[in-house]
Amino acid sequence: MTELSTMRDGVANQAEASDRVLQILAEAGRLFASKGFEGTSMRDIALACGISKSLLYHHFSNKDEIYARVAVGSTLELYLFVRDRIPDGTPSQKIRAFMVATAEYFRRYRWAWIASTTAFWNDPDRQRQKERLTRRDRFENFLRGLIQEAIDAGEIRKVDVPMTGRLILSSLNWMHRWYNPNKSATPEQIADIFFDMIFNGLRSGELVELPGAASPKEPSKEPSKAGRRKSR
Amino acid sequence: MTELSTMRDGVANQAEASDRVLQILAEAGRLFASKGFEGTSMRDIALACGISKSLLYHHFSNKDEIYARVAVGSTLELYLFVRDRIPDGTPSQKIRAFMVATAEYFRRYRWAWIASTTAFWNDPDRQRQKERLTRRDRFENFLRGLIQEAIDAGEIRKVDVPMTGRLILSSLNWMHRWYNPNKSATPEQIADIFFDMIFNGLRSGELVELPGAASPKEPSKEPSKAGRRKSR
DNA sequence: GCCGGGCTTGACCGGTCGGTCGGTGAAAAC
DNA sequence: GTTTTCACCGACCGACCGGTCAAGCCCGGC
Repeated sequence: MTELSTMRDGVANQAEASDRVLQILAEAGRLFASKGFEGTSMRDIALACGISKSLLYHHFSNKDEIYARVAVGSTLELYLFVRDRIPDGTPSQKIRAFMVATAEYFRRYRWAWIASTTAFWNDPDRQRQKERLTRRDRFENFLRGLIQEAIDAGEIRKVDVPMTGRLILSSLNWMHRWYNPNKSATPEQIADIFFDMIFNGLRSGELVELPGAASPKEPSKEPSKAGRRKSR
Repeated sequence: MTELSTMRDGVANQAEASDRVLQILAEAGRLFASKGFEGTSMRDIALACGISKSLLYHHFSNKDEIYARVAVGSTLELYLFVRDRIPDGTPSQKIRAFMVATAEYFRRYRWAWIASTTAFWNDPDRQRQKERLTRRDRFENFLRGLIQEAIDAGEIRKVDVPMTGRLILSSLNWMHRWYNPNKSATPEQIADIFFDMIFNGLRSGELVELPGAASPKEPSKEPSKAGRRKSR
C-alpha cells in the first residue's frame, strides 16, 4: 500500500467509492430490501449489476460486508442527517423536525432504510447487528433528549421518555410496510400528520382552548360523553 | 393427546392438530421469527423438534405450508381474537380495548406474530402473502370502523381515519422489535400507555381542563411558547 | 401366528448457496 | 519495452438447500 487513507473503512464515507461500488451497493440494497438478506444471493446481486459474481468479491470480501455497507453505513448517516436538520426553536418544534427529517431520509434512501430495518434483525448467531444497534441507539437517544427537553420546558406533559420515543419511532419505522410512493402524500407529510396526532392527541372535547390559542380544526359536535379515563 | 392439543405453547387455534404437529408449528414459528423464512431450513426445524426431516414432509407437504400454518393461521385468528375482546362502551374505550387485545395476542402468540409480521413480507415473486394481507386488511378495517365511530360520536377530532389506524397499528406492530419479555411492563400495559399518549396527546399547556375533568398530572411550568402549528 | 397401515427413518436427488481460483486484457508505472 | 496493477471473468468447490423414496418399526385386529 502506497499511502494510508485518512478514512478507515469503518467510517464508510461512501463519497470516495467508485461508480461500480456504488452500483453494487444500490442494487444490493434494493435486493436486500425486497427479498431479505438470506433471500438475496450473490448471483442475484451480480446479475442485477450486469457483472460476474467474482467481481463482487474483488470489491467486497464477502456478503456480510456488502450488507454492512448498505445497512450500517446508512444508519450511521441517519443520525447525522437528522441532527443537521434540527432547527433552532422550541423543543416540540425540534421533535417535529426530527420526525420530518427521518421521513425525508426514508424517502431518499428508501432501499437502504428497508434493508437496515428489516433483514435478519434478530438472528442471535450473528453479532453483525451489534454495531447497527449502537448507531441506532445514538439516533434514539438523540430523540429522547429532545423529548426530555420538551418536558423540561413544560411543552409536553410528564410522560415516560423511552416509551414516548418508541411511539414516535414506531410510527416512522413501520412506514415502509405500507407506504406507497405512487400515492400522493410524501413521507414528510405523513410524518407531519403523525406528529400532529401524537402531539395534540386524537381527543376532542373535555378540554377547551385557551383564549389566545389557535382555533381547533373542528368544533366538537358534542360536549363529549367521552370516556374520561383516569391517568392510570 | 386430546387435552394437550387444545392449546399449546404459542400456537394459535390448531384445534384438531396432533401434538407432533403442534410441536412442529411451535418450533417452526420460533425459528422463523428468529432467523426468517429463508434463513430457517427444514433441517433446522427437524433438529429443533428432535425428529427427522422426512417426518416434516409426512405432516406437511412443503415448507410453505408450515409457514402458512404458523403465520396465516395466526393472523386469521388475530381478527377474531381481538374482536371478541371489544367490550360495550364508548368508541374510544373500544379503541383502547382493541390495542390492549392486540398486545395480549402478541404476548400469547409471540413467535407466530413475529413470523407473520417479519419474514419475507415483500418478496414480489410469491403471492403467498396475498392471503395474509387479506386477513390483515380485515383486522385493519375493523380498527378503522372503531375510529370512524369515535369521530362520529365526537370523541376524537376529525382526523384522517386510515392514517390514524396506521399510527395505532404502527405502535403495536413495531413492538416486537424492542419488547423484552424479561422487563417489567407487559405488552398490554405498553398498549395502554400508547393509547393514552395517542388519545390524549403529549402536549401540556395551551389547553386547560374543563372544571369537571380530572386534574392534570403536572401543571405546566411555563405558559407555553410552544410551536402552535397551523393545521396544514 | 401374521397382516396391514400409520409413524418414522436414513439414504439420496438435483439444484443453489457463498466463496475460491487461475487467468485475461488493458492501462499505468517503470 | 517490460513489468506491475487492477477491474474483471468463467469454471469450479464443498456445503447445504428443499424435497423424495423405499423400507423399517410399532401396534391393534384377525
